[in-house]
Amino acid sequence: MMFRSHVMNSIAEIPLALRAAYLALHRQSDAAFSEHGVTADQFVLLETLAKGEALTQRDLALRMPSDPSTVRAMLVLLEERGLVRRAPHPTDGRARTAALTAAGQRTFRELWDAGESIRTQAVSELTADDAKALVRILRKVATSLTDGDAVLAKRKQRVS
Amino acid sequence: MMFRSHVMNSIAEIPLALRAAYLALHRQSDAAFSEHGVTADQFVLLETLAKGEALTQRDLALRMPSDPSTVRAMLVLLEERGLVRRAPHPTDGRARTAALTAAGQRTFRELWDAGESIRTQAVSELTADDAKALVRILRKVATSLTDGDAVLAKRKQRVS
DNA sequence: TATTGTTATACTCTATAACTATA
DNA sequence: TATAGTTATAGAGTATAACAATA
Repeated sequence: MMFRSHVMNSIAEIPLALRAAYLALHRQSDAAFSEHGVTADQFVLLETLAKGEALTQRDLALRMPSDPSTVRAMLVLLEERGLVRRAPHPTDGRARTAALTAAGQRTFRELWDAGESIRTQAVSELTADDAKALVRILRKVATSLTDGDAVLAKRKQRVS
Repeated sequence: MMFRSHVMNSIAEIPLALRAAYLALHRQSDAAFSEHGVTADQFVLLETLAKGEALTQRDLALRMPSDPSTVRAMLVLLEERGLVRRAPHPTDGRARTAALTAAGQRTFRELWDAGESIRTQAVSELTADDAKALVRILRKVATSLTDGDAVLAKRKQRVS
């Protein structure tokens, strides 16, 4: 099997390497955030809100990235905990904006600080160049995989 | 907020970049494998079995990496579908080994081929050096984050 | 007509804790 | 005593499809 060859192709190794690194990060984050009662994915939502101003749920879903119905379920959980507030969109009657409450901002800052040791640990064996290269390459990978949807959709359109 | 500074620290960007790339890969994989009725995570399990010989559930959990009870739930699903077979361990009466059935091997090869276009797409904007660097750096990140558990456990032990 | 959000629904993965059997 | 696996249980995220309200 090509796969078990000794001349291992690095391309073939990317998926599992990516998965292992992400899951390690995710689990460390879940553990670190659990005392605040927030999951790693909820942290990502809070971080996205902390970066942008009040976003519509649709924008939030696009940036996380996640599914709108998933984002809604997460928002409901976070709203119950008082970390997030939703309000009608000022001009678009269909839309609702989501934003951090004061408590949400405070919690986010605590979580960001709690995550600092994880980020430090993640790069502990990396040079500064490695860290920069990692972000650059990951961005390209994500873009290529995401843009592929558009390419395929276009191809599908052309066929039909 | 440090976070919104224009001199963005690449270390701070790693978690979200890693997440975005992984989720893009995960979703593409789920979509590609769905016609075979297999999830991206189940594919990882099959791949792990395809690489090693019959593994105990514990070893499988360690390598994926995942939780033993999660692995068991996945194995039950895959066993029902006839892709995996469990058998008593030859020498350890507590343990059970898991291995691909003939159908599982066939399905795995089909899935591997179906995944080829995803891997190609993932690296479409990368040089060969980028791909090699990515795997190297991701491995370091995963190791640093995983070994941290041991470090923390040791520190905890020392304290108590 | 298309878009935003909601709702209902279902499934997978995840993980803890208590338990049995074996080492 | 420690380890391998099972079971029960719970929760979170994921995503689809049908729907209402609005653009």
